[in-house]
Amino acid sequence: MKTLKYSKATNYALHTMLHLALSNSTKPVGVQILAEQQKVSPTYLSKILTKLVKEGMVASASGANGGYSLTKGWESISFLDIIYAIEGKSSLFDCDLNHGPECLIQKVMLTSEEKMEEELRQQTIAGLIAEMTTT
Amino acid sequence: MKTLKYSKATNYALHTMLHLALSNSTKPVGVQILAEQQKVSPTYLSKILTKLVKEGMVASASGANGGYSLTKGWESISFLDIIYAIEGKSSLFDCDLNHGPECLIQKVMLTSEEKMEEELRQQTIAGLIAEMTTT
DNA sequence: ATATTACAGACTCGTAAAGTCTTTTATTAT
DNA sequence: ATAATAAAAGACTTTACGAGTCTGTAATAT
Repeated sequence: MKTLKYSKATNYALHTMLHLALSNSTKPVGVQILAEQQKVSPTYLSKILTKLVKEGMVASASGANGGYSLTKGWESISFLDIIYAIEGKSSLFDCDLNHGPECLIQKVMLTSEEKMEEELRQQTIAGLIAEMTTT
Repeated sequence: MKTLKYSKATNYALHTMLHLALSNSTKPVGVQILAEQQKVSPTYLSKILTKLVKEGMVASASGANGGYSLTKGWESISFLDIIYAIEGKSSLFDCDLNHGPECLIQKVMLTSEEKMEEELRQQTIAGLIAEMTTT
């Protein structure tokens, strides 16, 4: 089963965000460094990073001494934000069979999904770092 | 994005279980009837049903007047049980990059997933029917 | 014996993730 | 200016798996 699984890209994105947050972002970090840590090709990772840039949570700088850095307000970026940026915002479950106006099964599936999202909305990269440093 | 989505099979399974529960199961229901309702081929649906049989939540009877019916104790079958039967029990997220013994990202993802499962464990087909009849 | 119905397995098809390669664009250093 | 650096864009390949078909076999009632 490959469905009902986060893509690898999401994993890369989460780790990249954590890495950027940890490297106290006075200077941007090049994709080579980020890619090396996660053992993934720079070109592939750059495509993922571009998505994060377009969502406004990462800033990019071309040219020498360029690279990626977190944008202002990054402390409030949640896991859900990052996941949405990569996986999209669509629901895990759609009842295609259209039988009646409201499918009760759909409804149950949706509320369960919202429980997970609620948790992911509360978890932030910043919170993760706080947890790392206090222990 | 096709990942991070329930398979269609899960949708079929859930609706089939509901249908079986509604047809007060004195006699088993043939796969043709079940398939017709959901506009899916009988042969394909039978493969899904076989999985449910193997998990012990559905009984099957070959031959004339055969078909499928719910097993005893079906009232306690949860959404999660059905989902597990089709999608498998593996986690939505695995941090493949092995950096240190415990990945904090993995931990967050897992607990969020458990929130969803907790809800799906409480929701039953029987509960759904109760909701339908009381309104 | 025959009709009916579930089970099993091999098979096709389409699509999307995962990743590569090449080119272009933007920025800095010299 | 120009060369070097680094991100962005896009076409392309590969691979895997969901989704579904087809064929045949096993079991059971009439």
